[in-house]
Amino acid sequence: MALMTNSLILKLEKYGRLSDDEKRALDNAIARIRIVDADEDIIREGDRPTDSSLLLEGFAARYKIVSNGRRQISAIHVAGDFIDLHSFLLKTMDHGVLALTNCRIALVPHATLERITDEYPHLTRLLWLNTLIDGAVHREWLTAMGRLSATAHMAHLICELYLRLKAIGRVEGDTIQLPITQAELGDTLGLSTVHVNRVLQELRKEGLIRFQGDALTILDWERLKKVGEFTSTYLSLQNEDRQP
Amino acid sequence: MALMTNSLILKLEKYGRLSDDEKRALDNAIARIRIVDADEDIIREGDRPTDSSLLLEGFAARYKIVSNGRRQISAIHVAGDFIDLHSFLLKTMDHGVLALTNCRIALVPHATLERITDEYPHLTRLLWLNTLIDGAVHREWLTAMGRLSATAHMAHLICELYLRLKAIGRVEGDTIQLPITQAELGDTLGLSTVHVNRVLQELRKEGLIRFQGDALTILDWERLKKVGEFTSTYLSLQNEDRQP
DNA sequence: CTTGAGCATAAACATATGTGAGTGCGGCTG
DNA sequence: CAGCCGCACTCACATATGTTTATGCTCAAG
Repeated sequence: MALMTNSLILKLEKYGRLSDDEKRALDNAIARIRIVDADEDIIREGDRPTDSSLLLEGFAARYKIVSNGRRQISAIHVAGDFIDLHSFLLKTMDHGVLALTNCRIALVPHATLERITDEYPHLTRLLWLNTLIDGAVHREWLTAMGRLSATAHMAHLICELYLRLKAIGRVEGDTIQLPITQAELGDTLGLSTVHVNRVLQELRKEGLIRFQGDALTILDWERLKKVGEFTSTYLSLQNEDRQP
Repeated sequence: MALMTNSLILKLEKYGRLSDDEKRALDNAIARIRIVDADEDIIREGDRPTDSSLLLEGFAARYKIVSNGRRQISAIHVAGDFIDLHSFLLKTMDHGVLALTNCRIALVPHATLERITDEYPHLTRLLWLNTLIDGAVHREWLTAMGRLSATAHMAHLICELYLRLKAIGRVEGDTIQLPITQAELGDTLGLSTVHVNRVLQELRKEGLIRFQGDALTILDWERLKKVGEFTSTYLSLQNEDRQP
């Protein structure tokens, strides 16, 4: 089971140095591996999971369903993301998580997390920080949703996903694999699929991106950032002199 | 300084029992009290505060400014809320916090928080949980923003504020004091002030609320909830059998 | 090889919400 | 007491985005 938590450790080390002891604790925390097929739920709203899920491979989306079947995606997760660390303390899921692709998931029992918080205060702070960054992303999305045009919002999302995938080494040249449909993008941005299509056309016409199949290529990063009013600070990807 | 943290303790105790020792630790954590006048910034984007702010009295709003001066409010805080507990770990503020009214604030040094996380794992989990609930609120707002009509969104917000104020004993009859302008409501919901006005008219005409000056009265709770597609679970106000 | 499902795309039309400008009220402030 | 400022409120008009419906492509299944 050793080094299963590689991607998470990599991520946490951006925030602060991990001792060997802490790394071992994380690695031992994984109870088992779970595979979830594309389009299946990883967790459902109302569930009371006993483990938290660490996404090792694949893409996943947190979502809520509203009355008339409309859906809002509130987060998109990539490899290395702890997709429901909060369920450790929040207990009942107030939203579902969907596998956008086939996913490989490491399960960390809440009991183990509790032990970690009892024994490893520094590691606890890093895990906490991890959930705080989720919150920062939520705030950024809220701002983009409320105050940016649909086009700007899309550009913003693309910038974010690009940097997050880059941070885990999933960028080739200027291209990322983004296995997400236009309908799902619509649910993420709060738009209709028709309008998602319009907006993508526009970004293409402006020469900012190419998007064929799952391959999304950034053609003009600077202008894309400008259109999306994007600054990356909220992602906390640079190792500041933070030492939690 | 004793019992300054009353409102916070009250809130944390909804999530789990606090030992006397833990209560004392919290109370001793307050280094000093700060007064901020209405319409002043409590913290600005880019600040690197050395203390976290616990709102003892008043209303505050987290916000971000977008290019053309547009503003998005991502949270509204009331007495008992830890408005920037996350700055303890996130270090740099990625958004500002504005005093909507005169505010009384307790300052908790980050160094003290660090000591608490070293020595009080159970209390640490409660504080963490506190930030996780902020995250749950963000997700709910995102959903309301992306997938509800302006009217429903407004109804949703009113339901939430009503329950949160009720939880801290700030409801008289069916009336809450909501010292927030229509422009600020617009920045919260991502709407123009004109449309905020229209939407409020509609809720009034439907006999759901009365809103004169700062006094907001719920006239028909059940129908308001229905219009706003509101369920309160995400607020974690009921003491479930949670024992972090 | 055929079929059909899922998806991207398109056009015509509908509407929720934004914009700009203006009125009037109430409460500070000089 | 006058004057002004912030705020709620209105109207006419503009537009971004949603809705409905349809087409064609690609790919997997039979």
